[in-house]
Amino acid sequence: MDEVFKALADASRRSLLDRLHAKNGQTLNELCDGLAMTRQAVTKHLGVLEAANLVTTLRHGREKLHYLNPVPIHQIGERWIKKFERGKLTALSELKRRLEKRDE
Amino acid sequence: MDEVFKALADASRRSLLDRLHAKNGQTLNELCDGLAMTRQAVTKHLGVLEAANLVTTLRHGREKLHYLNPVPIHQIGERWIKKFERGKLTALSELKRRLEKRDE
DNA sequence: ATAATAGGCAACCAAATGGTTGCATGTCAA
DNA sequence: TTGACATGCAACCATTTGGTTGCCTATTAT
Repeated sequence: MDEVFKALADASRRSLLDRLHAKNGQTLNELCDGLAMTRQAVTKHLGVLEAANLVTTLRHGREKLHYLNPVPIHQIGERWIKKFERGKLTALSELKRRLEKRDE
Repeated sequence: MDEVFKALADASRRSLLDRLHAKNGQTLNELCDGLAMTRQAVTKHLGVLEAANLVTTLRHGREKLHYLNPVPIHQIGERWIKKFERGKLTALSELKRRLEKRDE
């Protein structure tokens, strides 16, 4: 799970995921299009995403097609985010109570 | 939102959030307890978490109490994770279709 | 008053990160 | 078969990151 969090930490990589979300199965060059980065930089980012299992690839001749794998993101939501969502309101109200208590 | 993702990218910081989740309102020294890090390193991590608005602090005399703020995490779930969860099954089945198509 | 406690600040360091350029390889089309 | 195209690989570079040590300040307790 650490790899997934680290992969998501970079804005360029998140935007690559966004692009794949909009259109799945793009080639490397397709994904480079319009980005202010060299192809090699994009390759590295896709490598990180692949290592985190957020992207799966499929060779088709000389092309490499990239597919979004949303499962790890889903798992982060399930295993991690939900845990912190639970306390959302209680934590804030507790803080509010303490802040008010300060003036006693 | 970028700051939140980056803050969550580090395992030590996530574990600090876990600790605050377990017991809210801890002091710096309390949070250092049992960690293989100097107090100053923990201070830095807490600084990153504070900058990302994931932790709110409250001075109480010479102590600094740290409170978890789950709102940014909730927002990531709402604004980002849910978007990718939607395509979870369809994306995989599409990939499966393509993989099978390969052998035609 | 003074010692102990809680935390803040700054300089420094090694390693990781995000990017580059240059060149090599594999595949398709004319 | 040969040139163009899609990608891979490696060396290199600057900046960021995660950590350290050393010292300073503020508050509390004796």
